[in-house]
Amino acid sequence: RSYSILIHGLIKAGCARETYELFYAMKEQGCVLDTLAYNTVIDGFCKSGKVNKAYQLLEEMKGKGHPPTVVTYGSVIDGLAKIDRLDEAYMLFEEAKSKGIELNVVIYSSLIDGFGKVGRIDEAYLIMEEMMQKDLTPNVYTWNCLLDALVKAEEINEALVCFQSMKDLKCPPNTITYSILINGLCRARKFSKAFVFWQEMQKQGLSPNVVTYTTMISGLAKVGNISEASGLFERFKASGGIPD
RNA sequence: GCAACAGCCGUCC
Repeated sequence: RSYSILIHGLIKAGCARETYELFYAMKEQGCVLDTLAYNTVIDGFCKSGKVNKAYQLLEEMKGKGHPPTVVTYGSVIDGLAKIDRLDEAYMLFEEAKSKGIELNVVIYSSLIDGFGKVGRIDEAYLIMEEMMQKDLTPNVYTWNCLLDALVKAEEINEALVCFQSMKDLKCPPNTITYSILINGLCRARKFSKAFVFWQEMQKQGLSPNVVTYTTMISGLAKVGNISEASGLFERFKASGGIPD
């Protein structure tokens, strides 16, 4: 247990190399590694591009009296999805389902994000439908993933329809939601509509952050609207922002 | 206790 805490601490401190060394050293000495230790190392592997190693550890857990949990599956599914290995991510998702693991909104959101980012919008929608059929409520992360997928596919109108659904289903948008939509509107050159959302978010009590500003500023600058872009930039600095 | 979301820039090709 205290080893798990140490492993967790090392990863958080950014000492990935040391963490794995400790992890393997402990294994060799016959230490019993608990689920948290496995999950921490597996997530570390996923985030450092070593998804195959992560997958190997997930397999190892099955034989060690610490079966992979929903978090273990979540890390590896997300790791695979982030490097576009969606079919494998989906297979793991099916495997977890077949083992009776209660899949949650995090797993569904990861998959929606992954399929969406590679333009497999139909599949992203199907996963969204499946989760709702299972009475899981999409949260703001889930909706943001779907909206971003539509924006990247240049389907801003569809994104706006989903934005309405999200509000109808009582999921409050956040600053990230608005940043995604503003990005989509800028990509579609609908700047005046982007400004409408810019205002709307503030009416909802949400402040644009550095990403929201950058989205709007670079959107304007890309089409040569330098004066509006620099005006916003000045406003950003005046509001106490630190530019990236 | 551990897993999921947005912009620009940089590195590589």
